[in-house]
Amino acid sequence: MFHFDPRAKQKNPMDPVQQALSLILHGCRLTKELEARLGDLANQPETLSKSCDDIINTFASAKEMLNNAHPHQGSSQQQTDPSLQELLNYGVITQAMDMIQSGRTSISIGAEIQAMEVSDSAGGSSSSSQRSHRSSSKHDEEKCRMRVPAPQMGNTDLPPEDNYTWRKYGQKEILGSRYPRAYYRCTHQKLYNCPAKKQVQRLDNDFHTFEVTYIGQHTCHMSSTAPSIAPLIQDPMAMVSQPTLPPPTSSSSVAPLGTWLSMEFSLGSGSSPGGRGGGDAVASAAAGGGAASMGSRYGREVVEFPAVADMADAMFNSGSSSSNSMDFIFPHMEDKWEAGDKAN
DNA sequence: CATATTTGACCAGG
DNA sequence: CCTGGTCAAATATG
Repeated sequence: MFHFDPRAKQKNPMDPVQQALSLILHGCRLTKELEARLGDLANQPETLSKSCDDIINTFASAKEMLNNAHPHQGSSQQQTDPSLQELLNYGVITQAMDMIQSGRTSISIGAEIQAMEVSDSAGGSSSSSQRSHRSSSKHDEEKCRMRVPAPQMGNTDLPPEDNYTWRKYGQKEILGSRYPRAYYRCTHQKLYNCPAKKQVQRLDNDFHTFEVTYIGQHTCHMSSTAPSIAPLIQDPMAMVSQPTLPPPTSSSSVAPLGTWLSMEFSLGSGSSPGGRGGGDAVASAAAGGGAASMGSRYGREVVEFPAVADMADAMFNSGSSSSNSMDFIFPHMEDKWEAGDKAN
């Protein structure tokens, strides 16, 4: 659904509105991160609290920015303060920019995206042949492109940690590019049938900047506790969050979210008989808690999870009208949130 | 010993 | 046929 200019560079200053949008997107991102860890953090009130603060601050800043934004002033560059600038350098933001600049500049970002379908109608493609024959068209995969500054830390040139663990499964020289592209997939692919993947590649001109492309969403990290988290998405916020984490069948307002929860591995397709769907046959029948057995290849069943974006939203609408300055210099929480716990 | 990365081969789409 | 994406054996790492 997303197409971005293959070699789009974001080099023009963005106006406050766009910045605000970026912030909002980032806030959504944070929210999702929090969501991802809810299970693990259940017993860490402080951490939870802090995460909430980060989210609140982010959104609050965005809001403030919107309030202060003048209808039109694209001319000069941003009069943003350093902290924000720093924030903007963060990959997530860059991603947001990319998306914004790639077309939809309006707030209705999510509107178009809701058209996306899971298209998991893997159908009985069982008898199909060899490997890489993903049931899906591989075209409907939603991609999120973003730029992330290379870690200047002494560390190697590995792109900074997002909150997921990735396993590299390939690398390739790309025509016309100086640097190879690395292919990663979620480490928990097996356990959770997580289809998330990402590609990392350096910019041709900027050795110190990575371009990370996220493909698919994480279905791992489901909290052990009841999949009964009643979602109530129905606000612009939630919509905005979509570009980053476009839910399968979600419609902007009322989606059968409940469906996501029930991790229904409802793939009618019988696994390809003997056809060895291509090495990745996973066969990890009962993953974690007696998960359903899906004899098929990895990426088709969508085990979704409700977005928590609404939480943040709620927090917003409820109280804070205008909060402090933008001191939300959120820490790079690249901690060790490790989702290493398999037993969900 | 288990798990992650490397790397050439394989495959499908354009 | 070329190219990008993936697999999987070999290798590295703990």
